[in-house]
Amino acid sequence: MPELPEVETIVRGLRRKMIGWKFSRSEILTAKCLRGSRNEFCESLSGRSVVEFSRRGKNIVFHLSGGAALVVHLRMTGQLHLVPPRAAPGEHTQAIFLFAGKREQLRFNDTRKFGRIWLEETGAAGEVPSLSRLGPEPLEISCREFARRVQAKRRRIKPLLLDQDFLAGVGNIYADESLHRARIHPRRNSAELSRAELLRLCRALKRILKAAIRAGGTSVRSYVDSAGLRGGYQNFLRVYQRAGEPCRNCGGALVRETVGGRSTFFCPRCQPESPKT
DNA sequence: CTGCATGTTAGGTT
DNA sequence: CAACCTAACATGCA
Repeated sequence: MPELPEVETIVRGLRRKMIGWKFSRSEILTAKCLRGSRNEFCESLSGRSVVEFSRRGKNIVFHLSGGAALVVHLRMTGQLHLVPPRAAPGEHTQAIFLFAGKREQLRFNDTRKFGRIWLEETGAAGEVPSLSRLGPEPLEISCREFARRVQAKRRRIKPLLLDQDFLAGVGNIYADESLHRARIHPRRNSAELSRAELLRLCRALKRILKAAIRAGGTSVRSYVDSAGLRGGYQNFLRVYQRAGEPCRNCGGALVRETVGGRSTFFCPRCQPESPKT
């Protein structure tokens, strides 16, 4: 659900409105959405201002005054919404944040309650310690470095792309879409991909992520941005959730199989398991 | 009713 | 150790 492009869209929406806002009171309706104690969290957050926003993988980072960061991971169904003061409280609202001198509230909604929010001290350059194990950002890494990293592993390529410690921000949708555009079977061994295939994959990934950001993300189920708007990239998907439908490249039937425990959509003709060399 | 879906982690096996 | 698998989490939906 929220993967890199969706999280980036949310971060941009928050950044446009909330720089300089000072946290006042917070209402934590579901304690389990927090890492750490509710009191400690609320006390430490109150009085801090938002200095800037960033995104790291699928994590939303509010950089705060006093060398701290508020980090939000939406997992599958989490949403951050900026709402007018009297908006009806949603059934799935887990936390409400109020700001000094502002009428709008920030709400964290999450039907499945897997999303997490936490506060931590940042390093001298604003680094967030708990996010240090994440792999590189796909839009920042060079294709040369990407290829080197992929070839250094001996894993099936799709689960490798989903591994956040290997590469940060790619989820099920964009992994499938990228592999299809690069014409690579999701079970291919990463160490056995050719230079040409690695280059195709890297370029496909970057191109698709950028296009999805431009479209405001993909809304297949519940995703909406901080203003409650749906994305548009679902209209450009070529394989995700299209099992049985014709491949837009070759006309053959797309299939769904499980790879690394995740449903995976691909074209058996365009993405052969054993490509001719 | 049954089973599936998503992201991540924990724990166990090969 | 690397790679891989499964269960767990909570809920809605087909």
